[in-house]
Amino acid sequence: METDPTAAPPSLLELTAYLLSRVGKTARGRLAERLAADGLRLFHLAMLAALADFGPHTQRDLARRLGLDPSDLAKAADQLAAAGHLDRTRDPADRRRLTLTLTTAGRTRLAELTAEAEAVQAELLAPLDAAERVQLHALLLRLYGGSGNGN
Amino acid sequence: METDPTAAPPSLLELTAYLLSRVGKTARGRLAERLAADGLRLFHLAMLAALADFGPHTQRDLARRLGLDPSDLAKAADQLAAAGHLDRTRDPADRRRLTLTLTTAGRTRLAELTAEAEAVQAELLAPLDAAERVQLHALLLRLYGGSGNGN
DNA sequence: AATAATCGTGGGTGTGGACCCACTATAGGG
DNA sequence: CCCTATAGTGGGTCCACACCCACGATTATT
Repeated sequence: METDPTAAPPSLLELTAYLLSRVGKTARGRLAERLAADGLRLFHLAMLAALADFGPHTQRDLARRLGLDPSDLAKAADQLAAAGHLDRTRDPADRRRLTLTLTTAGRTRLAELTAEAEAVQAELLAPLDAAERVQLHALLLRLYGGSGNGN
Repeated sequence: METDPTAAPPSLLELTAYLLSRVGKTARGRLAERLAADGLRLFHLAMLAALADFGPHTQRDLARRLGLDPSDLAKAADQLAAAGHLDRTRDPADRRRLTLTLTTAGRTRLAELTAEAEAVQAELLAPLDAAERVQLHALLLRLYGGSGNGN
């Protein structure tokens, strides 16, 4: 095993930043892979979650909250609306605005997706026991809050 | 602050997998950004590190170790060789093979890049104290080893 | 020798992400 | 009213990343 030809350079593994980027990438990959089976992407999940947590948004507001381009969000909203996960209603007070509202179906779907995400997470965090998972989560939350949370 | 229109959905932040992907992404981004200033990418750093840690490799071996496509690695080796960071010598025993060897200049460069990476890391980990950083590093290392390390 | 396998390499492809511009419809200020 | 600003949207661009194929050079096999 000293001569494992696929071992990564130890000097890189000493860099926490490298590990973060590496582990984060596989996490992202596994999540995306799972969602792709349903024809969805990560931001679809994020949109549903945001609507569930904060209630209806105009497209612009939702784009701002999630740090997405309004144009891209519009396309994603298209798909979610087509799938019946959300309603798009023209705001009568300002007819330029479209208000996105989660449907009951969307709420159900969100629950399913969250369950799938948790399944993926269980695989990823398999090497850790319950206490360590809590620890990791807390540390990551601090890092998330510490920089660029608004994006 | 209850009504911060840019706050992320709490239900997502409860998912460690999501946090991992999010934090990992900014880590990757910051590292890449820093390296880009030198006209390099993450895998350039990985190549230099691997050569420093394990000594000379043929291109094929290095590609296997880093999980890169041989063709892509060849292109990257081009640039590193052009910059004088490594030597490409034809193996006299098997003239198909090119052996990549770190030059002294390459070793120096690697030290510089590592220092830059550590600077980035210091920013990223700013919210954590020394003990927490050690903790985080250990947890990530377990996760890294736990799945897909060979990639 | 002749044939098969291997290394490096050039030149692709496909995908995803982030971004951006022009345009319509609508609203609001003077 | 006219002019400016804003919401949404369609249609792009650009870049990174991963992958893959074909080919020349070389080596191994028989």
